[in-house]
Amino acid sequence: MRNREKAPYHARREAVLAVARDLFAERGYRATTVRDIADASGVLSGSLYHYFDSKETLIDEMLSSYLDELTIAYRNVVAQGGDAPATLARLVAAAFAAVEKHRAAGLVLHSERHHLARLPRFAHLVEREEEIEHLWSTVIERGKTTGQLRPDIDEHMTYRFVRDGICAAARWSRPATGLAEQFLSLLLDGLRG
Amino acid sequence: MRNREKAPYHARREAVLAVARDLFAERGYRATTVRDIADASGVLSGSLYHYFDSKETLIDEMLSSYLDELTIAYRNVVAQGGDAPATLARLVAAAFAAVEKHRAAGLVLHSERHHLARLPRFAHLVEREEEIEHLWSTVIERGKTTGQLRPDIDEHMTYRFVRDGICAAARWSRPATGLAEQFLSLLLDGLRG
Amino acid sequence: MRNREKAPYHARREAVLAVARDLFAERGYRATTVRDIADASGVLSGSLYHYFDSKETLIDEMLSSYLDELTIAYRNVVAQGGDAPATLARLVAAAFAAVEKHRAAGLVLHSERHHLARLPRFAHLVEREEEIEHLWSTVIERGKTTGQLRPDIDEHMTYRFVRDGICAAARWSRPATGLAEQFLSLLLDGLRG
Amino acid sequence: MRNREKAPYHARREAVLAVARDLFAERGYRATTVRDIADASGVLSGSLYHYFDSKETLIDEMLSSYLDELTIAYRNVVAQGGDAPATLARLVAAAFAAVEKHRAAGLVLHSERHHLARLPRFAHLVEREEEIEHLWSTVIERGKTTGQLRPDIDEHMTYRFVRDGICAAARWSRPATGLAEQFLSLLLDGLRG
DNA sequence: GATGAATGAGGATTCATTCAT
DNA sequence: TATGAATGAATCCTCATTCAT
Repeated sequence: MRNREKAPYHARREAVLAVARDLFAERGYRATTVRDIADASGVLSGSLYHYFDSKETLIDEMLSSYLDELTIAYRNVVAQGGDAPATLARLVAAAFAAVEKHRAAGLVLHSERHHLARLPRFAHLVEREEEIEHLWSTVIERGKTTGQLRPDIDEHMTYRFVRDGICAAARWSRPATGLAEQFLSLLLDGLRG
Repeated sequence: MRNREKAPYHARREAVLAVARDLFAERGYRATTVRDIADASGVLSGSLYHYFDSKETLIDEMLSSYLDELTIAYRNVVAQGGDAPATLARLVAAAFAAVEKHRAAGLVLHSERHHLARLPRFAHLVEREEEIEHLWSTVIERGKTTGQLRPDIDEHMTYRFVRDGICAAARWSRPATGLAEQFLSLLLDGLRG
Repeated sequence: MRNREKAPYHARREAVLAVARDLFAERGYRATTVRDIADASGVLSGSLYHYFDSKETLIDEMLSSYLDELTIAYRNVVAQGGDAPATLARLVAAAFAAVEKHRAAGLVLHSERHHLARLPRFAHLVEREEEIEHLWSTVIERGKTTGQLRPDIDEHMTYRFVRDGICAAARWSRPATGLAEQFLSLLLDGLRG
Repeated sequence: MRNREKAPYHARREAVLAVARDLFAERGYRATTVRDIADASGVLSGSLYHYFDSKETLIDEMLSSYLDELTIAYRNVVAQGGDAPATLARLVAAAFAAVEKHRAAGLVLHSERHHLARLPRFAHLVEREEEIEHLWSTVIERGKTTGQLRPDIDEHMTYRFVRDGICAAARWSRPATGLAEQFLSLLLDGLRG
């Protein structure tokens, strides 16, 4: 095994990233200092720089892997075919699955999106989110064309509504509460009894 | 006129607050420096402290007046009576109206809520939001009881879904696009065609 | 007088710059910390940033004003006309005069030139030095053409030889030792008896 | 062979030193990190400390061997006898030869001299340079006594002028351009045609 | 010998706030 | 009231060096 020696490095790196993730989610990215992360990781602040170039790298990596996974999951859903409502159902399920796994990333993205989007360094996040929005919009548009979805509701509003709803849900959800199903049902059929 | 001297003071104060509002909305609370606000207001940074104790006072005042107005509006809606769907319709309308008027406050609250909620200084904001959430939940619960709203959907999820959806909408909405109506229709009747 | 209020600011600024100048000359640019400068100026380190954007601004301003003065002086010398040896004599005199007045700048430029030239931020210094070198080279070339200066000696070597010689002289010279005259004589007529 | 084991050690040590030399010359001593040297040498940063106690040892060794060689060469020149102009000619030749061989050391000494001279650790470099300066001064003084060199030019100024001129030349010289001869000619006979 | 993770003091810089004028 | 210079703690980051493996 060639990773006999690399494993500890990788494990430490992941451990630090996990600590950062939690602190960012809990206190916010900017309110978390590099020293906070180091302290909580049991290393000195200088040592963090063995693993990460900068504080920005930490959040970037955390958000990128979330968006990576999300994008892949969404593409798979779309590639699977099916009509718009069914696709939408699977998109919502994928979204909840991703946000449950990357809870911290979802929360951080939710509250830092606006700020990060202003920094050139994070332009790629914006691009990725645009791709995702485009993907959802296309599905909804298709549903409007076939008459399975209502034509009078803007697809971009719907997507952002969903995106933020899911992120917000992540803040207080506990797994296995059937949240995704409730959410989907609300989205498709509305609140009316 | 007794306000011959107080008026300029008050006008200046409001002007500064308005500038801060916009900057906070545009760049975020923490990314905006006191000096930025002073510069954009045409006063010196030291002078701000004649009007406001601290930077926190600025955001507090801005968020408080937003939440004040929102709470009053919601209370009025509820006091007006009517069944749950109708009440909900008026709540959504009130929410959109408030967020359109206090756009910056809506945005800032959206992205700073989690951070501010951790500070004792802003505990009262949390209380106010809890009151608001309670108010919405009660309306939805009543709808569930009468059978006009679906019993299988959690009222807290629904509320937060709505709250965040509206805030997010504020970021890109332009007035008079019928957003509130679309949103309400989506909420009550769902996306299905 | 409109500068009744600006004067103190300007005076302080100049005082800080003078302190930085001396410390840079004495210990080198990089070995001098911002705190060193602040301490020696009797202010706190944060206060320096009222006057200067950055440590780089400090050295930039100091070197720029030296090169400004040098360039102007050299241009005047050349504009005055005269044959090459006479022009060279006046160039040497101007160089010594400038380096005596901007002793610290001469020393710092001498030892930091190579390092600073690598930073994009200081590209303009390189350009200015190139103009100066071009100016000297042209004079020497002219002398070679008229036969008043030896044709077998490279003008660029000569210029750099002179430039560094003068800077080095600045480190140990005391005013009014006739250094410039000696230097010029050595340059034109050589060491041979 | 007893050096079967020592040779690699020595070879490695020299290789690291050579890399450090080049990096110091290219970016400057302080701007070069120990890790830069390790990376460029193909070893890990910790491994450097098997060969060198510290970063200072690296520069010390590099400058010392340059000054060693220079001192020996100069002593030989002086020991050879001959009149002052001839001795000076051989000194200049020796200087150019040394600086061509130890180009990096020449450059580094040129720009770090002032800084290093302040550190007790490098006091011995100062002493060595003083010996060298003394040696040159003596030769020039002798020439003044015999009338072969001009009596009106300070020998210390001349020496430093030469020292810095040669170092500066090293930065842009390419071998075999007859630079040494030009330089010597300029020094002895001046620029006048 | 070699590794490379860990150290920790120290660097430049930021910024909300204060206060003498 | 208004100024704006001054504060000083806090931030992110660097880097020569050490040491257990």
